[in-house]
Amino acid sequence: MPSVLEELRWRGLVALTTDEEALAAALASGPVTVYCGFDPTAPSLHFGNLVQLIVLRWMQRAGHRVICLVGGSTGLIGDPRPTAERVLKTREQTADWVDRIRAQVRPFLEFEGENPALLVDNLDWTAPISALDFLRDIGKHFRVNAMLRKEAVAARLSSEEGISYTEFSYQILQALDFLHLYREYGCTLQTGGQDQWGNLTAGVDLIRRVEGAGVHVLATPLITDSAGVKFGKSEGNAVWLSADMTSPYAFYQYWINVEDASVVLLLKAFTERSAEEIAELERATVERPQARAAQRALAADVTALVHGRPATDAVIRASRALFGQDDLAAVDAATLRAALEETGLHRVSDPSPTVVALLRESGLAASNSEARRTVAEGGAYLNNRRMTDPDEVPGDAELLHGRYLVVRRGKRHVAGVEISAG
RNA sequence: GGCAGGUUGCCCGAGUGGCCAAAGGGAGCUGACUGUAAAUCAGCCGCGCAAGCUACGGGAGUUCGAAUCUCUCACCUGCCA
Repeated sequence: MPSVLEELRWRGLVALTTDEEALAAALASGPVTVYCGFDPTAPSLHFGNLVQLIVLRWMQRAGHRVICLVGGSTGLIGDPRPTAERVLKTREQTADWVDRIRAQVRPFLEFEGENPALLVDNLDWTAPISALDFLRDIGKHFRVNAMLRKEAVAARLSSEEGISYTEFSYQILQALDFLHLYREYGCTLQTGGQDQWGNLTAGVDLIRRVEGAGVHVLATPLITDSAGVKFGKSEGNAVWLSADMTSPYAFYQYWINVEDASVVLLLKAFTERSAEEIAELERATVERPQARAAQRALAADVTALVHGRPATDAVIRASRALFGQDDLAAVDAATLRAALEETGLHRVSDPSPTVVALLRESGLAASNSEARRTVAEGGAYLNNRRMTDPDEVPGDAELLHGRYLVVRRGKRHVAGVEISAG
């Protein structure tokens, strides 16, 4: 059986670590306590956080003790982005987001049983510290020169925008978390994204200084497509794990549409399929690319992980109905309705809407201008029929089962409209 | 507190009185090819059917006319105190 480190490595989830030999030895010699932090920068976790959750799953499965930290305090400060200063969130909003994220994390890890994961909030140990205590007891351990060398800080210092003292201090808070968890739970490993390397290692340095102990960091790589662009953006929006923010249908479609050149990489990182299965899917992609077997497997697995099996089955059925070869008129009413509800079913009370109105009402075009443009470009379809007149009104005979229309923009944007006269 | 520079469309960035709904690039959308892929090529890319309207950090002015000039407020950067 391969070690967790080997498992994570072949899956492409290890970018760099502190002293790899020592880390491998520690992981081999018995259960290690590992933590990863999630800051509440939004009401939901997103694609990037998924990578971290998956790493924690592998860790827990290998028998290690997992601590999932939600950043109630670090979220109030904000880690420095290389580009620009963050806008401070209110305490109320941050607290609300902390609650949501706590709930969201639960299905990914085992919180019961023999080796339960632990869920902690760094606000609990950070809030009671006074400014004077902070400066005297903690600040003394940090050298400004070292802090300035962190990549995120350096980038901001050399930018027009500069950096506030608030964000500059972020790394201290994160280091303090690691120290606290080390003392409280014997935590000796922190995981996180590679872009967090500076913040991750700040804790290693602090623990060495005050406790004289060597602890570890494992950073995951930034996952990018063949053009070097980060994954996790769809239509310019983030891919969220919350069903309210990215519907399970949209989530599934995101993975289905992944380029061939990246699908193997993603299967390794985001699914639990074996090397043999993935090799098989890779072969299938080369031999019968139009079948999209690898993308289907990827989309099904990841959607099931995030949204559960029933939601995934519904979404697969919907995709099959809408993108299948069958004549839409042949799809039975219940199936069609269910499919359209997945894509978003919009009620239209106007009994005779124009093509432009339908594109708008279905959310496929943001404005009338955009809708007209789409028609002019030849990208507007009603029930798979290309529409050429923006002002055309579909006749009653076109309504599927007397009331549904499948509106499509381009090859892959589909939405449903239900005409509810009266 | 003083002085200097900056704030342009989703992002970067040009534009210093009319020819500016604003160059160029990126992102994005659509078409062709194909496979709900990539690459390539082409078109599009504020709102409006249109007339026109709204927009270049906020506000007030000058002018026939302002993204461009003046005043003022806010924020950012740098230098000086």
